[in-house]
Amino acid sequence: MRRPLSIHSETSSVGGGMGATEGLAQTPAFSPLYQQIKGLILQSLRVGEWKPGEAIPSEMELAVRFRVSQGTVRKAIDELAAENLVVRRQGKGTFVATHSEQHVQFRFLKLVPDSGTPGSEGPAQRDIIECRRARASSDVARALALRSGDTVLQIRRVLSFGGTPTILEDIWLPAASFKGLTAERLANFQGPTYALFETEFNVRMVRAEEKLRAEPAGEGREKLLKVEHGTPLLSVERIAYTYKDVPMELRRGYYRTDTHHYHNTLS
Amino acid sequence: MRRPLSIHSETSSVGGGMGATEGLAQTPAFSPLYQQIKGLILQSLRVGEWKPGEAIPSEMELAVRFRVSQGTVRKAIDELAAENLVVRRQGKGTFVATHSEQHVQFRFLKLVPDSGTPGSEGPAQRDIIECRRARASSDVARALALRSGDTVLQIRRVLSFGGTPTILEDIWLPAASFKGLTAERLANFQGPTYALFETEFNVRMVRAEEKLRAEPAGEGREKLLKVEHGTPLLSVERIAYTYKDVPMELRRGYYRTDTHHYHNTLS
DNA sequence: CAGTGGTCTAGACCACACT
DNA sequence: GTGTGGTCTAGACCACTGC
Repeated sequence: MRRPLSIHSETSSVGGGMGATEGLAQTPAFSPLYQQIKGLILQSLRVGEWKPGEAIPSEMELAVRFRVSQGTVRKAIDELAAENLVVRRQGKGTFVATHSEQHVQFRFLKLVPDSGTPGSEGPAQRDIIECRRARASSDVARALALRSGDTVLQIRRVLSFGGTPTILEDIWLPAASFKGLTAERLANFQGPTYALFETEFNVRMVRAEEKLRAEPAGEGREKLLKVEHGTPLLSVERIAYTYKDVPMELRRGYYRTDTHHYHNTLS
Repeated sequence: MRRPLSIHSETSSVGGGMGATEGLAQTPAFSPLYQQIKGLILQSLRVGEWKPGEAIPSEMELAVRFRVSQGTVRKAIDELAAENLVVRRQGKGTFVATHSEQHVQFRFLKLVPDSGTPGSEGPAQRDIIECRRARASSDVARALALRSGDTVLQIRRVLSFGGTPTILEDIWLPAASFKGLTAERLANFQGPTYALFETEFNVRMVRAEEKLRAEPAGEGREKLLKVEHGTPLLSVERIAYTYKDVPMELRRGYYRTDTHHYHNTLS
């Protein structure tokens, strides 16, 4: 039972543009079937056919729907699971990944206490210093793929662990995607900020890039973190992306590293 | 053709202790066949049956040798490839990963120039400041799983990019595993330090953990990096591990981050 | 018990590299 | 052409979950 490079038409398929006809590349752009299936599942994730935390259809259902074997669907889901877009649970099903779950609470926060396990200090105290609308400066616009002058939400907050202010963060968000976000809602929400973004604004952060530097405390940051002027701080600039690799958040964090450190694994 | 949980005996099998008989855990410690195969391949990697850069036997050969299907071997190798222990090359074979290859030259160095691509500044200039035998202090001994007072090699070097000293590193190695390592050999060797460790000492670094902090330049480090006393530096403490999760290197690096930054991807 | 993901097999064919 | 890894299929059975 041979099959061409593009998969069968499928009623609930959205894009339809998959397969070998894309672009004018000299290479025939051969794409394995399971990659095409992965693309279709990704489409459904993007348009919200299944919400974060929900189960996606079983492998057999998807196999029937896409007219491929279960093994091919499995391989597609394998890759999505490896990218943390879905979570497999034996005997139960495959679920859309979410930032709301307890055991992956701080998936994107790599600052851990020098002694003790992450989270052993209890929940972080979050103080919203500022939350206002502003015009995107040129560098903020570039990072968020906006035009200079577009409206952005600018948030400043301090995270404290065990009563000690440890992280100062400035966050920029495209205002168009976060209508109605206020300091109150940020302060009152229980759980990770990215979980709030999921439930309230249908924005799912999936991947992020960080640039780290050592910088002296200054420009008022020393007061908010209660350190001496000039104290070295770990500067962490993050750009977070949604499913479609669209940048949706710029974050500049300043971490105190006298009692905590940024942990990273290389392999 | 059913099969018990443990795999067949195999002539060149080393450990032999795999399978369901390990320990007294209440859980029968079920281990999929492909995991057991992975363990056997790992054994062969550890004992050096195949050297870095060499091809391992084809999937079919391994399937015959271990008396399992090719698909099972494939899944075992899939995981080893995901952990960067081997590299697959279509049409050619599967090769033991090495630090000597050009395109993965700086797999463990996450410091990149602010503008331009990694390595665009040309090769780093390495100046060995010091290379001597010493007694392990208590914290060095703890990091390397040695006894306090055991002999270690202590190396201090400066890496410069485009003539600018950028990284100062102190490196500690268990002397027992690096007999004959001198400043000359370090200075004269072309290529990554971990490649030297592979070819000369049969030590392959496979994984590492890093702890990052912001610290003021001091204790003579400011002179070697040609920065003002107190300038914030990015402190990077690394413990590198070999195949068997044995710590084999402690490295304390101090990075200037005025023209470079530490890059990290979260997913 | 049925339904889900997880493992294992056997066989076919495709894409790629070398000769 | 031969040999390698890569894809795809179909079917069987195992392990876990929840009814």
